[in-house]
Amino acid sequence: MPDKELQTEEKIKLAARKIFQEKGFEGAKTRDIAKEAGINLALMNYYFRSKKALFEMIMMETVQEFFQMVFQILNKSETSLMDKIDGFVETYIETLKKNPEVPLFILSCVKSNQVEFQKKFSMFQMISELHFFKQFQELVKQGKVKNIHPAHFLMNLAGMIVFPFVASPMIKLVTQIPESEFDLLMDQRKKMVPLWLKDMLFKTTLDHQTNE
Amino acid sequence: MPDKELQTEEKIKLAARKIFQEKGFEGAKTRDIAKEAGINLALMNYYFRSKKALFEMIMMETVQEFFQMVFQILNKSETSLMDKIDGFVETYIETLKKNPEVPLFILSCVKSNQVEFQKKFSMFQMISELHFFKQFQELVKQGKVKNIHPAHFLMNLAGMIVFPFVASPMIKLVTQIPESEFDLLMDQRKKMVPLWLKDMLFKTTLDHQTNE
DNA sequence: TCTAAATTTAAACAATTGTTTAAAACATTT
DNA sequence: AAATGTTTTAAACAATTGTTTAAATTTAGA
Repeated sequence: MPDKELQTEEKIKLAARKIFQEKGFEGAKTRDIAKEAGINLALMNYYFRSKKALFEMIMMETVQEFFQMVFQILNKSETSLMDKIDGFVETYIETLKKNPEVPLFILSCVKSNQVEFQKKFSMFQMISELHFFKQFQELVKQGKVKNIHPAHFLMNLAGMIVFPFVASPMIKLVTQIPESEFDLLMDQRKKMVPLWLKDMLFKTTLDHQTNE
Repeated sequence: MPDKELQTEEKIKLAARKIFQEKGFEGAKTRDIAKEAGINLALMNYYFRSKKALFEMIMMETVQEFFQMVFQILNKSETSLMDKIDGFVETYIETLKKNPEVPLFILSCVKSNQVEFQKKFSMFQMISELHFFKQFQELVKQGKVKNIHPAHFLMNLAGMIVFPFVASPMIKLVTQIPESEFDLLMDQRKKMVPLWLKDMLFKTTLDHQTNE
């Protein structure tokens, strides 16, 4: 077993990850992956049996890595709920800046493989066990936080962070914002999103009037 | 020119729309579309020249319809900014409830066809011309509204509405919310999202402290 | 009704694509 | 160095897929 084995195997995975994320399962051709990896076409099957098997490995790894990061922050027992929100938004946005194509890839995967995910990821059922979630419910019980379905908070949290990246091509088109400025806006959001989220939890919201 | 012409042409477009939205361009096979439409395989090429041409027609129509709806509301000169927000959220969510697959389809399309869209849609450059946008800027000028980049507001607006639909398979997986309850949550958001958005515009946001 | 045009069909074509094969190149062990 | 196992390669295979063809069917107009 020479040292090269791990090298080529890793080269293929890296290339596959890139091509799959870029073009999806059907759009990615085995020859594209081989070319990107700089290897012979047959090596893909030699190391990973089939395109499908390779894809499923990449898919599961990507999803797992992603949720591991998410869950790690939300499950710390030392930090307050507010600190969790701050930390979550900060690291989440920073991660997405480095991997802006990952969320759309994951969302497409989950959509196209719902049944597979339902079977494999009992992991997901833990969400109500997260420390974050318990802190949230405790504050609701104490009446300190507005009594809304936690899913709403989750959707707003994820939506305000993820959506700009998922929709970035559209946003850049519509607003005429160039790539460079876009990242700056994302940096601004690291501070702003937590503030908005906390407002949702605490402020008693009434209708606003404005005479224009 | 018999009456059937429009019928079959329409049958193909309807089927293509469904299959393309479900599986994307590469994932959708011409034979799938023909089967779904209940027509002979060759008719697709007879009416639409090629798979690519058919896809581009569907893609452009979908995007155009979508933005037409959006722009119509945001460009009304009679309604106040607040009413625009209310109306926008309401009709947007109601539309997405009926076509939950459209946003992910559009986002994928724009991502994969950035150059095409840049050329074809000078339409998009109008966004700063929308009545909504002028009202927004006027309130900022008057100091009635916080001075943030309008893109932030746009991202939050779109994110809080669209993201739950784009991510619905993931959300259902993670939160264990069934289909029926999901639509109920979306109905709740018709009232809540506007309130949250207005808070973002008006409330002076400070840090929140909570002793846990 | 007869003719010409338009539409539909079954079959075939040609290119692409995932996969396999069998030999070659390389590394490791004895 | 010979033998053995591992990795890489070029070529071919078989299935799929977008597209075309040419004949059959239907429709519309004179």
